[in-house]
Parts: sequence; structure tokens; C-alpha cells
Amino acid sequence: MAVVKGPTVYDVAERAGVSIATVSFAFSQPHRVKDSTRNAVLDAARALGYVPSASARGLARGRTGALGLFSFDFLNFLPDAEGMKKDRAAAVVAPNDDCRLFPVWVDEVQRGVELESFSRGYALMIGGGNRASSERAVTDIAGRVDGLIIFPRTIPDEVTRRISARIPVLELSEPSHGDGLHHVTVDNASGMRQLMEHLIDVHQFRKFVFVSIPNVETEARYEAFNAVLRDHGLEVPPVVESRPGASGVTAELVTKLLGSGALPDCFVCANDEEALVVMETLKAAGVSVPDQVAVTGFDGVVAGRLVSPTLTTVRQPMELMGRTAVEILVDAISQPLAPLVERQLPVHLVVRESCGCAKT
Amino acid sequence: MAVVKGPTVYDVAERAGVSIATVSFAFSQPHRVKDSTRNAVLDAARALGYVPSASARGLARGRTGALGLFSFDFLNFLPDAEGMKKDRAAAVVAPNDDCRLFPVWVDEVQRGVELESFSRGYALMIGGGNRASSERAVTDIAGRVDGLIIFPRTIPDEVTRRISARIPVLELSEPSHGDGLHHVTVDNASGMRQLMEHLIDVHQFRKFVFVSIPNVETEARYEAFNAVLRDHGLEVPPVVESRPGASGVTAELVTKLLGSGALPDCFVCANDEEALVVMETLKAAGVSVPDQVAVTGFDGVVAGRLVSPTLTTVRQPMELMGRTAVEILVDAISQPLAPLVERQLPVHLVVRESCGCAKT
DNA sequence: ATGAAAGCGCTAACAA
DNA sequence: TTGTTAGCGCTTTCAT
Repeated sequence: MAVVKGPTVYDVAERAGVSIATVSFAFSQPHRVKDSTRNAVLDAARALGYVPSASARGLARGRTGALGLFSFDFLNFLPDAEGMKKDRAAAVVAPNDDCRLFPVWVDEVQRGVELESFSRGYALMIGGGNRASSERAVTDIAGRVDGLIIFPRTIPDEVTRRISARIPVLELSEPSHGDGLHHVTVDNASGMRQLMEHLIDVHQFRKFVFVSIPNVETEARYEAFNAVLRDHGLEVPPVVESRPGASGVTAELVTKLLGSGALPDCFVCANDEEALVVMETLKAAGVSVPDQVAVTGFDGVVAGRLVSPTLTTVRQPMELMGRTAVEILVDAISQPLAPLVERQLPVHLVVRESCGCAKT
Repeated sequence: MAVVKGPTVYDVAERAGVSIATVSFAFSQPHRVKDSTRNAVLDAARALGYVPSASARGLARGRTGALGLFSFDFLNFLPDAEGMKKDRAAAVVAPNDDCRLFPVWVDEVQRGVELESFSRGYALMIGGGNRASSERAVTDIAGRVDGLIIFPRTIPDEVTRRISARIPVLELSEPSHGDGLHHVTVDNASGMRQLMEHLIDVHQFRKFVFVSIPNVETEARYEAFNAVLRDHGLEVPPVVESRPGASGVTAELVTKLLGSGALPDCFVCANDEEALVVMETLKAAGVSVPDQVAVTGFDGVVAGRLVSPTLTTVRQPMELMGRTAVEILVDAISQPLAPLVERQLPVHLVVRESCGCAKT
């Protein structure tokens, strides 16, 4: 039944009455072998159920033919995703009627990476891990691939540096900071500017609150947020800090604001997750969105369309980010000496209901 | 800058002043080496930026430490997904405000596979391809992993048979048919029965049309559909055949039904995709769902919650299917002689609006 | 057009 | 506790 050991080139060669080199050639350079020989080899391979070992092939060639994506398990990654974890646990066994968590932007980027990898003849190795095991996990997958894509801020610089000495590594979203990595970023500033101008010009909003976890990515958004306010001579409020996934924290902050009676015209959130939490909190407090206060997000995850009111946001071209990452990596693999590339992709304002625009 | 060749065990061994075996031990069986030695090795490795080669490791060990998922690109896989392809092409460059296609059930299963693989210490190799290249692609990834998961009906039996002689292979959704594969299925019959009884008992529907592509999976659903009708002494209609993703075909069929004036009480669709197309067609024809006719799906994809009216359907435990598949495979890897397993998972009726149940 | 043979980097007996 | 050494299965010169 279950054969313990699969056939190798040696078996195929013996059965076809040729040498192992010929077997190898028959597969990799068919034109270099006589037709009759090639057929004999192919027949033997088929008869034996030959499946080439990628390990052996990779070892001999020095390349694996696979790309890697270190797709951290964000549920086990974020320090305070307990609530989400419970939701997921429930969803595994019960009918999952709450789809808010899926897919997040990570999933959409991944899909782009997959499609582009396949169409370029690469297999995709996906690695994962929680924060504790991330170094081991990422090193493991790095050893399996010819090029690696990582999500922003998931891996210590020291580790990516070591890996990028061996294979090209591309970090998503994060702007380059003299690391030895390739980058695919989005034009956060422009997106935020479009959004703010819509809010100020169309809705006449004047008083804003920015909800965010401070990091390099949201920093660019916050700076653009500020710049627009300054340009319009409006008051620049401090950031309301929160942490993504930490419903408790964001909710608490919003509740505090509510208590103080200092409701702004609009909550501008650094990403959709925050925005969803804010909307939920407001709803729970009996505050109507967008009638009493507007809320906006940033990212354009699917969930933004599920909620009511639907979420006005700035959409990143997630699938394109994934595809672009692969493109860059494949080039870098074939030209190891080429300079690092950093490519910026455009974003698009998506006007829905939560800013106060009418239902369509 | 870009180092051409990464350091190997030999380099680490030399730098640490030990043999390559010791380096290997220091990593794989830390307790078997003296503390001072292990530290010397680890330091050397760190200093050199050592990244173990999975190819070499895999070759030597006979196992790769990775699981495989052959996740066909369904857009290039289905013969008639031209419309969907165009949608996706647009979505890549433009703001994707039509999320109907994402995620489909495949994505949710994949997520389950990923999470379970990671938590069990396996990396996940994802392969893909269109129908033309599927044999080569699946063989390629089979050579890279210790166990393989495939989606139903994507790979010819002959090919899976060859692969399963080498590593355990698990097919999703499809019931076993004497292939040498492991299986994870769902209880389609029970789900359809629950659904039909709801439609008959609660809504008093009597006249049904079943919309489906005929295949083994939907066959089970159609059989259960028929059985329930017979049990209730109701007329058993013929299947209205369509093809998934082929909006044109399903739409045409529905239009024909509309023209003949023979509208049923309810369109029971073999899956959600069909149901969404049916609803769209009815809407375009000015027929109100669920007021004039009800529609139901099967699968429970996220999109079913996006549409209006929301889709009544039967939800499969997609993530659990993925996790279960990994669990079975990991067991099979450690016990190559154990018998093939086929595990059936329960489904859940999800009552929403399209059957006529009130908005909640 | 084909074969012989030298590795690719690592693991795992077996020795020491 | 550590070192020696023989592969793991395949690719790739270099001969023939």
C-alpha cells in the first residue's frame, strides 16, 4: 500500500536502461536527448511513479524554485488579540456568521502573491509563527526559498539583515530605512489628503480626532492629516493612541471622549480595524454615525462593506502589492547585483456612508 | 553587498573550531553538546549569518518539514470564468469595491490549513496552476512536501495515485472512491435536509427548482433534495444545470424560466455562487426576492452576507476542514502504515433573508 | 548523444 | 562529548 520509499533517478535510469544523467537531461533539457531515449525515460518514470525530489534538486542547483511569504498569524502575534482569538475559536466549530475578521488586508495581499508566483512558475512557501517563535520560523522558511516577502514590522532588523545577505528580501508597506531590503509601499500621504479634503470640503467638518497606533506606517497618515489641517488653518488635535485589535483600548478612549462631551465632527482612524471598533463603541453608546459624528477608516478591507453604515475609507491596492512584490523579487533573483528597489503604489478614496455621504 | 553564497555548516564549524557534526547537533539536539561548545557554535552561526539550507536538510533527513496545498487558481481553472477574470483584472488596478468574489470557500479552507500547519511546526507550500499545467505543477509541489492536500476534482486520479505512493495525499470535500487518498468531507445530505425542511415547514414552499452543476459533491445535495421532496410527497423537478462561475449560463436558464412564467416558490442552488447569480438575474428581471420567489445557497461564503437580501444557506466549517486535513496528514506522516482516514464534518443551516425570513 | 563522477549542504550512524 | 564518514537524490561539467 503505502510505499516507504519513492523511486529515484537511479530506479528510472535502470528501468530505462540509461544513466542517471540521461534521466536528468530527459526532464530538464528534452531536446538534448534522442527521441527514443527520452520516451524510454519518460515511460519508465511514469511506470515507476517517479516524483523528483525538490530537496535534491534544490541542493544541486543552488536554487529552490520557491518564493517565501512570512505570513505571521496575527491572532497569535498581536499582544492583545484575545477577543479576536475567542471569536475565531468559536468560528472554527460554529457557523461563522460574524465575518468581520476575514479577510483582513493581509489575506488580500497574500492572494496577489500567490497568483503572481504561480504565473511565474514559482511555488509559494508560507511560513508563520507567533512573535515568540518568529526568528526561528522566518529563518526556517528563508532556508527554503529563493526570495522572501515579509509583512511590515514583523521581523527584527537584525534577522532580516542576515537573511538578505543570502536571498533578496522584500518588506511590504514599510518605507525603506537603510535596511538591505526591497520595498513596496503605498502612497499613504496622498490617500489621507484626498480623504481629508473630502471631509473638509464636502462635509464642512472642522473638528477632528485621529485614532491610531503610532508606527511608521500610520505616521505618514498622521503627518498628512496634520498637513491638511494646517493648510486649512484648522486646529491640529493630538493623536488618540490605541492598539490595533485591542478593542478594549480604542473603545475606552472613545468612551472617555464621549464622557467629556467633546465629540468631534469626525473620527479619522489610521486603519479600518480601528474605525470598526470606534463605530461599534459609538453605536453601543447610542451615538448615531454619521448623523452625530462621522467615522473614516484606511485600508479598504472587505469588512468595511459589511458594516452599517458602510465605511468610508482609502483603499490600498492589496492584490497589486502582492503581485508587485513578487515581480521585484523575481527580478532580484535573476540579477543579484541590481540595486534595491522601492516601489510606491497609488491608493484610492472610497466614499461610502460613514462620512455622511448618502446611501447609494 | 549582495553576498553570492551563504555560509554553510563548514564555515560555522571552522569558525567555532568544531566539526560539522557538532554544528548540526548544536542546532538539532542542543542538550547533547556541552554548553560552551553550543554557545561557540551559535555565536559563530550568528556572526556569519548562517541560514540552514532546507534542501540539504530535507535530502539528508528524507523529510522536508513542509505540507503542501495545491490551491488551483480557479480563475484560470474553470473553463468559463472569463467574466470573473475581467472583474479581477479590474480589481487589481482599480479600487475594488466589488468584493463578491473574495473570499470564496477555498480561501477560508486555506486559512485553516495555514494556521494548523504553523501551530504544528510545519511550513506550508502552496502550489498552483491552471488546468493545462496542473499535472506538472502538482508533481512539482509533491516533490517538496511530506504530505499534500488537494481540492476536489482538480487532479486526475492517475496523478494522485502516483503521488500517494510517495506521500500521504488528502482530498477535500470529495467522498472516497477507492482512490488511495485520505478525505475530509462535509455532511451535505444533512445540510440539505435541514434547509429543505425549513423551506417546506416554515415557508410552506411546494414548488422548487434545483440549480446546479452536476458533480459528485452537488450530487449528494441533489439526492437529499429529492429525498426530502419525496418524503413530503412533493413533485421532484429535474436539475437545472449550470456551471459555477458561468454567470451567463445560469442567468440564461433563469431567464428562460421567467419567460415561461413557470416561476417556482424557491430556487434551491447547489452552492452560493449559483445563488448569487440567480438573485442577480431575478433582480435584473424585476423579480423581487424573497417576495415573489425565494433563493437559497449552499456553502456559506462571506459574500452571502454582502448581498441584499442576505443569502439563506448552509454553512460548511471551512476553516475546520483545513485544520482537520492537516491533522490527518500529520498523523499519516508519522504512521505511514495506518489505514486511510475519511472524516465527515457537520454543517449548519444559516437562515437569513433570501428564503423569506424577516430581517433581524 | 550519453556516461562517469564530482559535488550541493546536511544528517546520522558509528568511532573515538 | 565530539569527530569521521557515508550517503540523501539530483545537476552538471567533462569525457567519450
